[in-house]
Amino acid sequence: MRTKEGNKEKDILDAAVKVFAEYGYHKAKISKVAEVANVATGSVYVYFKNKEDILLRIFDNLWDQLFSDFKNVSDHVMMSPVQKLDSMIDMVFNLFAENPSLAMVFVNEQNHLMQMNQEEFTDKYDKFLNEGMKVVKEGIREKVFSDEIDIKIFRSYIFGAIRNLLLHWAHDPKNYPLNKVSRNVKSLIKNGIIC
Amino acid sequence: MRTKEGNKEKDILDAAVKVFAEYGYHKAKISKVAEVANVATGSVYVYFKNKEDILLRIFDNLWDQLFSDFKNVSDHVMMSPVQKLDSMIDMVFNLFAENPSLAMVFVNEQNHLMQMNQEEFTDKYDKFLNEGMKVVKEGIREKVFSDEIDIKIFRSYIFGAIRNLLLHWAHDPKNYPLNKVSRNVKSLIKNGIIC
DNA sequence: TTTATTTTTGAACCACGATTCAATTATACA
DNA sequence: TGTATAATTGAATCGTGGTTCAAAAATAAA
Repeated sequence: MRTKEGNKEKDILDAAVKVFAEYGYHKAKISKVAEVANVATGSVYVYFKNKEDILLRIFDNLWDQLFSDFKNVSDHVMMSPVQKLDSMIDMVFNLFAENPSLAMVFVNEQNHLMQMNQEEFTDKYDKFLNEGMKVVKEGIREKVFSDEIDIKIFRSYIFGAIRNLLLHWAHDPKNYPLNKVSRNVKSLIKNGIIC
Repeated sequence: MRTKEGNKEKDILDAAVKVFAEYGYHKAKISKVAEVANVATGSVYVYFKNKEDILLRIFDNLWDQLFSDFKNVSDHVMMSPVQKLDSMIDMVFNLFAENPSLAMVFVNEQNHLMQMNQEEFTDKYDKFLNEGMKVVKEGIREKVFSDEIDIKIFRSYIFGAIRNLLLHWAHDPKNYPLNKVSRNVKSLIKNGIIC
């Protein structure tokens, strides 16, 4: 017998985030991921079906993380919908603030993933999104949020806005400091640009 | 001697938009683009340096188009900043409404293009964005738009929001009818979600 | 016609890197 | 210590598709 040394699966996943962030998914080489993870090229294929599977797992973990973060907020009975919305936006920015490489992969590779992998992918993703939308529905029910806005459209609107801001922050943190970005986003979401 | 028959450059560009939209840039084959354009594979390399150059030209044309559309609006002296902003949003949606394939390419491939091609790319792109931002600055000067919002952040916010909505519309036009999307976006941009 | 010049062609080339797998190494247990 | 089993290795394989280029075709001028 022989037992596994350390946690190679996690090592590879972490390495892949770094390498995908630096080179972009398509230009990233498996051999480079293996090198950064300190394993042999072949080991990658022991833990993952193929290159795409690695990307899939990265995103799965991301949605799981965000879902549980969101769940903690949406279940809170003492918070108003407005407070919950603000809190969720903070959570997203905080998550990526701690891991700029993950932000880079998220903003750059999500579309390609959705193109390739419709079925499996949407499962955890939808779960996460729905948890966010629960708060919006609650706000509409309590008449603090406008019922003129379609929920799906709002979801796509806010998601796209935040993702693009994370992209710019990841490329140029100086011009897009996250605390300022986060403050502006919360203001725009709630009250718009007209004063 | 021999003269060129028709406009192969345009044929190839139009074909590339279709093929890139259907398969995604990376999985799209030059041979397929040539087939759709009714030219030989080799002809593509007479008119374009390489695959990336085709993508570049598609986006260049797009920014040129949007820039001139925006310029018509921003120069108008009889329109308020709010009217101008609404009008520009309409223009973007109208442009893509007529060409769903172009929308698909725009939303899916812009990031990759920016990763690869920093210098040349940003030129026409910046010109287009700045034309839009002129209106925002005007609004702030006239105290109809909040001066708490950073212009660069607002630019990235609105750009990302609209792009993501175009993505969903392109994939699923029934659930995201453009006129409704456009109405909601204008409302959210101006007044936010709180009623 | 014939010739010169330019456009068009598409099969072949070739670089690249994801994936495979036979050999090697490490550990558990008898 | 020896053996069985599982983990790890990394060089070789192999498919892919972007790119090239010598040949063919089309047109203008002579």
